[in-house]
Amino acid sequence: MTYQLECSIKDNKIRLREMEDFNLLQTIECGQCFRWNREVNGSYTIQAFTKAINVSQENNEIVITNSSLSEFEEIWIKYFDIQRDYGEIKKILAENDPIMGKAISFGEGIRLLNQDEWETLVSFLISQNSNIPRIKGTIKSLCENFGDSFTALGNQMFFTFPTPLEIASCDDSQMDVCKLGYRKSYISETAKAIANDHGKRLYNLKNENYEAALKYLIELPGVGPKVANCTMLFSMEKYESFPIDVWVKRVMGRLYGLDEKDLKGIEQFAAEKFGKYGGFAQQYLFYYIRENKLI
DNA sequence: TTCCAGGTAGCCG
DNA sequence: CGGCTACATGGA
Repeated sequence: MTYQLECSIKDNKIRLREMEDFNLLQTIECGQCFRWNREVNGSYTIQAFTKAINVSQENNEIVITNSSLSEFEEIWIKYFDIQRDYGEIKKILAENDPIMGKAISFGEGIRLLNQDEWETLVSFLISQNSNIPRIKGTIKSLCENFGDSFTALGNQMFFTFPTPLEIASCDDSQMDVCKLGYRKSYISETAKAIANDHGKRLYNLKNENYEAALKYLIELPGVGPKVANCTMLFSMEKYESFPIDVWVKRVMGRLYGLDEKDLKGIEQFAAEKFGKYGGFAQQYLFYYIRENKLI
């Protein structure tokens, strides 16, 4: 897991050579994040926190455009989970598990991103009973209507993800343009709850244990076990999270022979089999079955 | 047209 | 508890 870092100040680029276990396409398109654009040259323009960057990959070399060295160290190392040894995780998961072995070799370059807690929570609130292309559109609309604009990467205009206060302080009818459907009240009510203590508790969940974080999250309106586990996995480093959605039910039924309707059974099986690596396992399996449409 | 999509809340037995 | 079902909306 060694890599070489090279920073070019004059064109504001960061270059990482000899990156292992990193595939940009898989990491961005595996369904954990939604504010990205695939450019015609194959690079990705990605928005996270209040920044916009462009990232490209050629073999084991990653180039990040529009990042200083300090910003890379403060934000992007953590965001892309660059310092974690995925080779070790994959080895442990694939041991004595040929099914997982297949899933891992299909998505061998997936990394779990460390995203903003609030954005992740709202994104997965929106995700319920929807699909990835539509989730992306809804989130984009939310940003354009309630976020703040800025320019980056030449003269391109971007919008930040609206803060809890920005959503809490608009009235419900204003949000109709975003076509949130029945999720609208979930978003506005949750925004009010979070804004009420200025996000203090939400942004502290990272430091609390899994059970405490889960308990707090599922008490928010519209947040159940699936949304809570996605939020914890993609923004709070709770890697024992094992979000169970329709695709994971399918994979556990088709590939592991479990009863798809028995949520508790799947949960228990995953906890015993994958333990503290549950989140990694889930993401390999999710990507594997969704991309191969093994229905 | 009908069905489904990274679910959850409310209700009923 | 466990098992339904409504919920907005758009795309196949």
